[in-house]
Amino acid sequence: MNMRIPKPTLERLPLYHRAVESFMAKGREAISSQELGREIGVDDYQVRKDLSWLGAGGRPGYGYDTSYLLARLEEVLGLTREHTAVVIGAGHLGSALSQYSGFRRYGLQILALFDRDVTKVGKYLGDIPIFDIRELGRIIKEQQIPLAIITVPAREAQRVVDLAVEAGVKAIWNFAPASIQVPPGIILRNEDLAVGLATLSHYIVYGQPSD
Amino acid sequence: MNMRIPKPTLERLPLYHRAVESFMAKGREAISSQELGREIGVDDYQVRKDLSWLGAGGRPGYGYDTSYLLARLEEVLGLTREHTAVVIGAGHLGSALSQYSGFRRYGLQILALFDRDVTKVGKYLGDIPIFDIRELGRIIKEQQIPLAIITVPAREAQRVVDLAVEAGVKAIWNFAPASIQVPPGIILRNEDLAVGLATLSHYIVYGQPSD
DNA sequence: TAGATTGTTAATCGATTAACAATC
DNA sequence: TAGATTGTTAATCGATTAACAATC
Repeated sequence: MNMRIPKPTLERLPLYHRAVESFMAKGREAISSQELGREIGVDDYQVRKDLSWLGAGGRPGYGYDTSYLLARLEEVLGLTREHTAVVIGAGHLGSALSQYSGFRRYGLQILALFDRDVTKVGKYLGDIPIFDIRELGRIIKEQQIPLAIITVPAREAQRVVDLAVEAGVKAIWNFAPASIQVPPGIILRNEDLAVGLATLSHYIVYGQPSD
Repeated sequence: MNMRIPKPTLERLPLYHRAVESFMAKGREAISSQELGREIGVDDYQVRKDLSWLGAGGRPGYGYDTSYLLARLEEVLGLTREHTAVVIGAGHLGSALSQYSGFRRYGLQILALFDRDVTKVGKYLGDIPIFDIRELGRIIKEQQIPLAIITVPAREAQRVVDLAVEAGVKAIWNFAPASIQVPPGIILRNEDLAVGLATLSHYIVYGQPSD
């Protein structure tokens, strides 16, 4: 229980979180591994194995207490804390992500957008101000922002990542279709639409594994 | 070489594809597993193992012929064919994805947007028409569209997925933060921002594996 | 209590890593 | 040829699946 949570498990935790939220909303006080598994599409032993990493406090013959389980999930996922972020690149995708209400629900606050297009600079998107990309370093440093979301074109991605890292962000969430390098210790997550599209395309053409 | 390509390998293929494209653009005729690996951040033996699934035609002492490798990657990824798709949900994210130029580069053509908001219906986003969600079944059937991209709110996701599946799509690319069920044989890929955000949040709070 | 369901241990599966003989 | 680099086999690692004793 005190070892590092395996990555595949960690990526399922948000799904459990959502499922538990919805069971709670229905007034359920307890939930079994089987029900939870059915909801997110994994087997019951997978659920128990995953939740055992959290010390989720399941009781034999009863299941998991929904409110305790939810609290554990939120703690482990870091959702009990507020995080701030900036979005670099105020194009279609950057704008859409900045407005995405789901982020607020997970405690993420987008403080600023950056773009190099001077016609955008100075404006607001909702209540998020758009700054010149040259202000990036200063603002990240001043506000000690830990996360930069990258939505610039591929050819500019590495450059703005370097600026963000240099200014002290801890993590990069990259939506640009580009392979990015970061120094050791910096967290990098690629959300690469090309990967999704290409794998779907492969399955559409050749059929999927279980066929 | 004739077995099913492992999923982790398949998800790296688009990255190889991009890297090979960029080496070709620089005029390189051959590329070694080591160079390719450095570019996308994996080891050389991983690259050779992955490419061995394709019959990539590497030559000892020389490397891989860039144009042949690119052709093999495009074939396996299904990028040599055009695919059509619809986007269901014309909100911020749906609009951004519809406009995303990267899709065209991968042979994906978005034929229509759907929304239930009648003030949007009948308008165009770029050259993509917005239809009433009630037209969904008819249009998917008539044009035999294989892919539906889901960008509606979570609570409506399952319903529109069911409509799309019923109309005959082969694959669902789900951007809604919801656990979706599809019948066997239908390809489902979840592009769940909550998963990305929650795992980043965990790493920001607790540090990442290699720390 | 009896039935239900957990947490954990063991077995299996599959991917990554390493090593090297084959060969351009 | 000699050096470089592949494809493949074997070893390792880690996650999933299965089974069950423990226990609420």
